[in-house]
Amino acid sequence: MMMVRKSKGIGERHQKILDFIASYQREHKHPPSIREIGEHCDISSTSVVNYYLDQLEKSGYLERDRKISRGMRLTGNTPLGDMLRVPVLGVIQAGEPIPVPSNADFGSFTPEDSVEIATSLMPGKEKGKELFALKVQGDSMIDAMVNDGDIVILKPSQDARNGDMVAVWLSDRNETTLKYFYKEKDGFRLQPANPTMKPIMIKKNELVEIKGKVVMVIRKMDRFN
Amino acid sequence: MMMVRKSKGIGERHQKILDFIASYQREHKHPPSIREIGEHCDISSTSVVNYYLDQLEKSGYLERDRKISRGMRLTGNTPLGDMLRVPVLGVIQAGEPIPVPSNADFGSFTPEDSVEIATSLMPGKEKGKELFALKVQGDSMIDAMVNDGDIVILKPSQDARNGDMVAVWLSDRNETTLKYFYKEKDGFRLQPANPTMKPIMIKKNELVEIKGKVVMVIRKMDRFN
DNA sequence: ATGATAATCGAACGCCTGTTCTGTGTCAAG
DNA sequence: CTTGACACAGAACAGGCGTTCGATTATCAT
Repeated sequence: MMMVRKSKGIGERHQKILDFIASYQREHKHPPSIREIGEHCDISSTSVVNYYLDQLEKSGYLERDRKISRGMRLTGNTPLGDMLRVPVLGVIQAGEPIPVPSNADFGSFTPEDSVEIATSLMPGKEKGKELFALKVQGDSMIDAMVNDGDIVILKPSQDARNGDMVAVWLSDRNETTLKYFYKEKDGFRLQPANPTMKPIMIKKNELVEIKGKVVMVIRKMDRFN
Repeated sequence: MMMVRKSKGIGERHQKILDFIASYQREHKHPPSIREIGEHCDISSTSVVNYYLDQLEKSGYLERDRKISRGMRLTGNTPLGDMLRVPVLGVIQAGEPIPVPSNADFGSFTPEDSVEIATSLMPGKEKGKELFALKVQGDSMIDAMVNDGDIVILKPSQDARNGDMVAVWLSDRNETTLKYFYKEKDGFRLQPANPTMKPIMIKKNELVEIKGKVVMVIRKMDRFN
């Protein structure tokens, strides 16, 4: 006698059915039918498959939707959340202007020039719209605690609030930088992330172009990158 | 006359059908039936729905699987890749030993104490097995270019190769640190990521425990974090 | 005005699919 | 030995569903 009872958990037959449903779903992107389960689990009768699926449902291993065919879903793990794709527009480096997105950049980028990010990693209320990524080239961003090779995720913006980290092109100095933005009495201050380093003070009449706010930084420890 | 012809692309009816399939799939986690499409797109005949689905298939907007009911899938975007969930075991800070995973940590963690990461962000050949995450607390890791609040993703390890960034507990000094590891003649060197800072030289007889290799660092610019 | 094509429609049909029913075999408990 | 529970089986059935068919209407080009 084989049963899904309190003392033993599920039996061999139950486990085989669960394994088959999981592998079928991975391969076909939809669940199997009761007949397909029977064929692959050596069960010749659809009512026995139904008998086992009912037990697995009662024990919490799967959910059934009786309104549609193939209406079953494994519940073993909580499902992963959503993910989004952000275009990588190029590199950000000290002496070059910052690439910013045009409208075309959001409609036509491919997996090859983008990064995928779980939406659960998005800070606060950020919904992922209009984001773009830049790859850091050179050591000039270390005062922003950003390394050569890091990926910075930005939201396009031409202004900032105190405390935002911004990507700024200083055309008078022919320089790009990543720094925390604070308003001051007669201009504003660009504060390095590294507290041991000095800020840049910008007067109101100096040419400065904020290109975006930094939303996230990703560093891959790929030694051969 | 409304048609899916070269000059015009798809018509209003086609677009409405595509939009319905997309929203139905998001909500129900499986595609609609032909009758459901008809009901929501003001098409009273299943053969007209079939007529439009055939056209959308020929134009590359969707794929149909004629062997099963509801056998349709939108092809508009390349599908996103896989994602994995990494348990966050606690915090890493200067004067405390480093949390490391036990076997139980990989079987039972929940979405609340984990982070989701696209597998495409994994460096090199890393498959995501056995990874764990720690949240950085305090400014003591800035020499590793890692900020308070950053999330470091690690792979458990008790040894390292030259160039690896490691999480090390120095029990003689009662100190945790993140640094690049290099072997030296009579011990090894722990090199800060920030090139302006000095390394720690460790003699062979000093107590040092490598707990893991850093695989990735994630920084969210959540100002209210 | 005419012919061709596209769009639309309802009905009927067949297949896929899950449910229900009845029955049999095995086992443990009384 | 009897009884009840569990596991298993086949058959029949009903419903969901997509396909096919024949027909009508609308639109367009000639």
